[in-house]
Amino acid sequence: MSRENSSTRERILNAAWKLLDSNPGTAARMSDIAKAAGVSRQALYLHFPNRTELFIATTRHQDEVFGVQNMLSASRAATSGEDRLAAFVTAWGNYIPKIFGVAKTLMIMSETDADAAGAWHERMADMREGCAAAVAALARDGVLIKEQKDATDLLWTLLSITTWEQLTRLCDWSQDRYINEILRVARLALCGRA
Amino acid sequence: MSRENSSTRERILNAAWKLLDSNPGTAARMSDIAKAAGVSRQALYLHFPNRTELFIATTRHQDEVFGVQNMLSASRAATSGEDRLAAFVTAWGNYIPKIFGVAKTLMIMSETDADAAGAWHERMADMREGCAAAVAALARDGVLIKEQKDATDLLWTLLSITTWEQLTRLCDWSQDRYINEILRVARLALCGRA
DNA sequence: TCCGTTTATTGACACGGTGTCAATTTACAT
DNA sequence: ATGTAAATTGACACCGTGTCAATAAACGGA
Repeated sequence: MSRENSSTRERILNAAWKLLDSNPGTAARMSDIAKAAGVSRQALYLHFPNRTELFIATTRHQDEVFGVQNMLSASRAATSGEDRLAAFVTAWGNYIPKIFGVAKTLMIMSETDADAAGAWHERMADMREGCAAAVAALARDGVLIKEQKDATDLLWTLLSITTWEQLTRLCDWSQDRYINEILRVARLALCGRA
Repeated sequence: MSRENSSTRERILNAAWKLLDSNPGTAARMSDIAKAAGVSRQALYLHFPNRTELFIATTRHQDEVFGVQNMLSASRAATSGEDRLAAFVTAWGNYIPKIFGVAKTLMIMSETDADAAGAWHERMADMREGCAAAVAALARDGVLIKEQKDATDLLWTLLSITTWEQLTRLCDWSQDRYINEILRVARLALCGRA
């Protein structure tokens, strides 16, 4: 983790971010990113060992810029289980569109690239923690009607990035409708009532 | 199932099928498929214009072998809306594992390949028809608590291949648990009751 | 049986994209 | 002004797709 204040590195990360965002899934070529960053293709290899690591670094960069930690702590503040569920669904659901382009790229690459898979699964595991915490809070309140493991699996799947993509991109749901509906279904599935 | 006198074309399709099944998403190389089919790499291009079309042909081949039509007609036979929903979820849910390897490959390719995208979206649109029909049947019975469009979107998403993958592959759900749980959530989400 | 046609093989090649390398130039700190 | 780090340039190896031409094998019909 180099602490160098190289602006080139950031320009590369921002260029990659922009390109992946504008064309999710279709991994940009190194030469495209270089051009967008106003830098030579070889300069990319001065800062990142390979394309995969560049994209992984881009997601980390996003997390820093957006401050995922703050986002998570917000949902931790909720007292009741139901509030916590709502806070988590809202926070994560609204985070997805911000990271979608890069995340989807990583997701697709993770099918063929072990390093990408590692980074992607780590990210998904982190998100699962949030699901598990919300589920545990519901259980503490005595409103959970499923085993915690199953409930977590379900919530985790409901909140997956591809679910978000399907509903908002393919079905044209607004972000608000997505959040409300996922929350409604989650409450029904986990607590048996809305 | 396989005729020993199978034509070269079919041997290629079966080789592709097998390879994509054993390694979903990681699109096999043309040379791998050729080797598996016991044929030269160039022979593939005698039967299919390119890799994408070979994979598309492989999904069509699967649909023929499995007889998707029969599967769909089974759920059409149900009288009540709730029965129809159950029949459709069961039929499609049990079809997914049969086609998963090839389907996922096509899904991933469709991010970067327009032809693959066309075939994939067509397939998903077909499946959506089944969802829409089940939803319409529920509406006729007066048990649907959502707009038909929204209900269809939701059911379609619940039944997506990636949802199946997440629950059965990443969460280790059995096929039975998957079917039961998706059906339970679908009933809750669409009818408000299990 | 021979012949013509279709089908398959062989080996070569162009192309695009990643990753590596060496030589060189630019920028900058003191 | 000079030494070092950062960036550029141009070349190259490698891999996988798709194309091509020449050749070989399979097969059906008179």
